[in-house]
Amino acid sequence: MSDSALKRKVREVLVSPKLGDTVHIQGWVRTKRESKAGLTFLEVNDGSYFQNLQVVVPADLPNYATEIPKLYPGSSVAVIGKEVQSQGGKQAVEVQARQVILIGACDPALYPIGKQKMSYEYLRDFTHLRSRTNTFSAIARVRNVLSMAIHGFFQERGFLWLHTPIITANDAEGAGQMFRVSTLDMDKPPRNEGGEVDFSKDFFGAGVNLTVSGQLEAEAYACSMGNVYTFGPTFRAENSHTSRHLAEFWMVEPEMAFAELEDDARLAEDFLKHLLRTVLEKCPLEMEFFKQRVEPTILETLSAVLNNPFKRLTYTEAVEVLKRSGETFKYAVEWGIDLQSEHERYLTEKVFKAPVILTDYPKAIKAFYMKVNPDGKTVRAMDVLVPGIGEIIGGAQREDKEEILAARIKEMGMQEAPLWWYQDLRRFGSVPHAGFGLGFERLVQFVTGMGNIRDVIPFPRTPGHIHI
RNA sequence: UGGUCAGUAGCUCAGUGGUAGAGCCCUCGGCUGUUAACCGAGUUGUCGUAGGUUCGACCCCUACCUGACCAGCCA
Repeated sequence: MSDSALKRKVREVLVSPKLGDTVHIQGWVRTKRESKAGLTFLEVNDGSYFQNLQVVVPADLPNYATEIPKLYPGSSVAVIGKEVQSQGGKQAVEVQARQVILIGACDPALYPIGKQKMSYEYLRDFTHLRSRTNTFSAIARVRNVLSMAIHGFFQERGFLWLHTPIITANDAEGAGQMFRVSTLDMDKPPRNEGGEVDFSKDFFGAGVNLTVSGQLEAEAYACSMGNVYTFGPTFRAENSHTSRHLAEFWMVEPEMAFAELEDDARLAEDFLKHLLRTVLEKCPLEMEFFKQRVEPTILETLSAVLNNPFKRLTYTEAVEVLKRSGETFKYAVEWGIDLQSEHERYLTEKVFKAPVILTDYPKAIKAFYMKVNPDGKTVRAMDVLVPGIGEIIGGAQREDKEEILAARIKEMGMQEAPLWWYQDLRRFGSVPHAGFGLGFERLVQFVTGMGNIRDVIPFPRTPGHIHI
């Protein structure tokens, strides 16, 4: 293309038009409307903006009869033309084409993505193409904005982004089944005298797995760097077939030194509100789309979280509220049970109609590392519950006393030896510290209203499914 | 891993124990400002797979495959 016209993105043309200027646009045809009496309209999208750019193609272009009819959805094009005020009502600006070049053709007989409605389920078979749709490109941009909002929130507050390992020898947390990482010959692995696979002969000289959480390592750095956070992939080999589980997902885990549960709860509330405020500000078109096409109440739900103080109460108080409610639950409420999603959602949606932070859970239903309260029965745990989804954040103040932690490890039937380094953190200059974990895809689900977690990560991994 | 539901045209879906349907897509015709374009015509089928019941099965039964949802586990 010999023309020296300024290359611009669709976003730039639509957001800051320069009427009268000649512009060079490159993108993909989303749809084409033609009047065979002599005018064709192209909707061109280049990924920079939710909206398409309307390109008006006049019939006097030399390739009007030969190439323009072949501009099927999915074709890539270059357009040179003038930015003008649109005569149509649906857009302020459009491009009056002087030259349209078909760069890459797209055969509609073979192309899986069409103008017609497609189910999410169908599109899951085309994860490499589904970002060409409105829904999936909107999700991709929201995901990006949320990622940067996460970094922005912590960086502004002086938190250090910590890269915790993907491959780990820890299986201490018991957060679920882990993926084994091994270079041993699976047909003939070395075996010890007992006939078991001998992982001391493996690559690392030990059995290792993909991480299920960076929390324990984050604690190590918090106990020197002050405040840190992780944001990276984690892995669970659970055979879960639900709309809320992935085998590979991203997790955010801040950890603060010299901090107690109250600091943790405040951080969680500020964090969630910052994320929602940012996405509502930076993705208004995408959010409007989710409201219209995905979840009609999404904006109200997010506003409710953004504009209400989070309600704090203890697990014990929550159990009392639930028992007094007179509501019949599928699972009866008794002190000591782990609250079901029906209970959590009842609290946040019906009782308080606001986000709820529950604290001080029975120690038997929580992890070994959570700080035991003076009552000896509960731990300094917190769950943040939001309307529409239930638990979105789980956190705790960590046990900082070596003897109590050792006792808890035994109590939970875990091995003490692999946690020697974790105990060092309590031996050498121990401090109160606290943190929480947020499943990033569940956050994206919450923000977009998307029902299935497989649709909010670009390339989902679930049991039996790994398309590309 | 258990329970429930589903599988019909390339896509989204109707459908009935007795000739296989619509809309979209695509093709052709019409229309000089469309925008979910519109109007008219046309092309498109192993009704998930394998058995069984029946004069006759897309429909009823059984098994299997695949998917979704719910529960458990969790984030």
